[in-house]
Amino acid sequence: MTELAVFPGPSQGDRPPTRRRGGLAEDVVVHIREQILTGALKPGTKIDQEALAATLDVSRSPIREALVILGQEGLLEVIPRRGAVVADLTPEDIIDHYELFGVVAGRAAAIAADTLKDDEIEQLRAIHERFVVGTSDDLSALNWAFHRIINRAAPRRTRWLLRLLERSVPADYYEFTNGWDAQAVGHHAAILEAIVERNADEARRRMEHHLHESGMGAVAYLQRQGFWED
Amino acid sequence: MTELAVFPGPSQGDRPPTRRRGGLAEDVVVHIREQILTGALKPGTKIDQEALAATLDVSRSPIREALVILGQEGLLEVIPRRGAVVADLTPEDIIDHYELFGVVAGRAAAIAADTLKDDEIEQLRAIHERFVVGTSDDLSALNWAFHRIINRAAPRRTRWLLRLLERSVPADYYEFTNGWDAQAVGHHAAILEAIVERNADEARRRMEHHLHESGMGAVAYLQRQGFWED
DNA sequence: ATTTTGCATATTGTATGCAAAGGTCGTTTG
DNA sequence: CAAACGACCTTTGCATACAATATGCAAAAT
Repeated sequence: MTELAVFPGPSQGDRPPTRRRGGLAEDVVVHIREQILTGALKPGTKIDQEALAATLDVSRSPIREALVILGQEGLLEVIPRRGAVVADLTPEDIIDHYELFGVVAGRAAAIAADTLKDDEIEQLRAIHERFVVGTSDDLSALNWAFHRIINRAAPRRTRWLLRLLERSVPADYYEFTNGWDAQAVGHHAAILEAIVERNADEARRRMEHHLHESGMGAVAYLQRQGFWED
Repeated sequence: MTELAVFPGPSQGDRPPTRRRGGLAEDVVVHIREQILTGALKPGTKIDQEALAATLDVSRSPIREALVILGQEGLLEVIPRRGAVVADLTPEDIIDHYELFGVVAGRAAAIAADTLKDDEIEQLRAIHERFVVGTSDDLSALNWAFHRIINRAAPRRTRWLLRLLERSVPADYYEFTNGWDAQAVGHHAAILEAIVERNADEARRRMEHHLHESGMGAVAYLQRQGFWED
């Protein structure tokens, strides 16, 4: 588990095949992020650069780069001259994060309802159909594809923020556990319907609701996993 | 300490007497950000690490750290093994950015309307009064104080995102030019009123409107400054 | 006994060295 | 003559060395 090259890591799929893989720092980011979001690294824990460098068998350069990135994402609190510690991640933080995700994704959904071409809506429906059936394909990929079509309707800066919000959350770890997918099917259906009807306001509300519920699910999942034990 | 500077390279002797808070990287970030937001660095321009290091008289380490940060903020496009180039910043990007700012700040305003204590609202009113008069104090500071009271009502993650959105925008350069402050007085009055009336929905709408108009003002200002010339 | 001061150690921040990938430009070849 | 190839040069990314600051601990002073 300490080997960088081996672990696949969630969500590396949004990189166009034309672009090459980033350097070591990216691997370190993925590694630390997973450690934090799975609860292996508890809030308040100090990150020892040298120790981490030794563990991952890289120098401190990519380590420091990774700490900066995770600091920007808010997962680490970086204090100058004093090092980086794992940031608090309370249930309130998770809920809040998903609410933010909601208002931004809601904006994207509203724009999608106004601007998506008919054939794009048709693609959306096709993906949703496969999501409903839900066995043949990878649910995670279909979920991602559904949101991707909607988000692509939003302008650049909004897409940038959505990617940012997507990364720093334990989505990949809790989704598709329990009955989340069943709930998601209903939400997606409602969102799709609003988009088909070109009802931007309703699309926004339903997307916000979808993300709100996802946040509740995430908190419940983390609670079950003992994320906040000790 | 006064050794002969035989070798060219970063000088370590002429540090400003002011104590360094964040390290050199932060200074570099501020510098590059200003260059971009004032139009001195045009989109597509490649950042030469060595040249910049020589210009700012630091090594490439803090330069690289700064590039990572600005890449996360979306002001630079960092391509692995190929360096960093100044990201596009079209009028649409600016508008979009302020719309995002709007939905997040709107969320904060809605929460503020629900949760601010009466004495905090009183503080808000007092600051607004001074903002209306507008001569004795620094308008920028009063504007900041006004929004700060509102934003402090929001949970941690929302405040984090607001800070992030605040940084990567040319707000400081265009605000309080022309008639922006007069318009802002009206907006603030409306927002304050909604908060006093504990009308969360109206507070959100008015904050969104405020930021929307600010975005239009920013674009107009940048246009006047010739930001998109050539 | 508690607090303070000074030194030793640990850890971060910055600079520099070095190998490899990317870009350039002239040459060759179809 | 255009396209492809390759040797050379530039720039990046990672590693390591050095410097600055923080931290811990022990001894001394109150």
